[in-house]
Amino acid sequence: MTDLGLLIKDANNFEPYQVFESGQCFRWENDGDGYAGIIKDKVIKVKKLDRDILIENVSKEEINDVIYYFDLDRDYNEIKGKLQFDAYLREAMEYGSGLRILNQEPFECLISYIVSSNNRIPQIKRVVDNLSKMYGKPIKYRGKTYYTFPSPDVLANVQICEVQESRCGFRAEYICDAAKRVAWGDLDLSALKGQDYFTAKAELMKVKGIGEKVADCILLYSLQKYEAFPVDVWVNRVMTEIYIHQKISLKKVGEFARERFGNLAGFAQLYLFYYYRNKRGGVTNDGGIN
DNA sequence: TTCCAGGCGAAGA
DNA sequence: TCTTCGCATGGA
Repeated sequence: MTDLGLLIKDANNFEPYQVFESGQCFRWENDGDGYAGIIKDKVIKVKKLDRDILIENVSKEEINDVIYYFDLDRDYNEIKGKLQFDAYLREAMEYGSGLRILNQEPFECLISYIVSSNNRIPQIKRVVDNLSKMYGKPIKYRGKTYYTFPSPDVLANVQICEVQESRCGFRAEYICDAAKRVAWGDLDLSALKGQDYFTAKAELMKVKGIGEKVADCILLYSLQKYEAFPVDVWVNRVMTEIYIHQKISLKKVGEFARERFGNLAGFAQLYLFYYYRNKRGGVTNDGGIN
């Protein structure tokens, strides 16, 4: 902790560009001298300073929230060591060496991934941003206004047709349904954290708009279920090309991955997704275009 | 124009 | 259980 904020020295396993542009989160924004985002209703800024990372606007009381959000207590060298047995994954971990899995706020994560279905990342970001501007609380920071993600209570009291103004399309009814379930206590997100992976996943999949893939994303990016292995079009491509060599169902791809990577499957998924998508998708590793 | 996106639900086989 | 199809929206 310094006067400026939380300083992480020699942050080998934390590269802000990789973390925030990996497709796991949708609200962190690069404003030129770092990434700005919101943790627990407070604007936080993350800057890369040579080999160190500076996290600004954090008080002593909030330090544990920030450590939890960025998962700073986890030993990523140990995780990488355990996954070294896999040659392709070694390449992927080298390429995305600064990736980490965030602990996002579960409700925001749930709605964001409902929005993600059959959608593109820039459009997902736009919709999540629209929802925040429409129903979140404004926060001023250094002359700029940011918006918190709306609470379940607020979203539960909004009409479907109104939510559609966020440009979320057919997903509006899923968003409203999910918000009501959480607000009314039918779905207790904090309780899911104490349940095993399969039980928590089945609970999430009761919600309209949440299938295998979206449930895995919510479990992995907000509830610390690292057996989760979200299989989207990109992960399916890389798994088929590198490991499986034949067309099988997406569910079986996930089962294959859990068998191979065990309770580190979620970490493997993020490295594989980032490496394969950026290599094939024509995006470089530092924000540029090939 | 047509295709497709970090999929899902419903219907039919 | 598995396959097929429609779905709002917007960019290529």
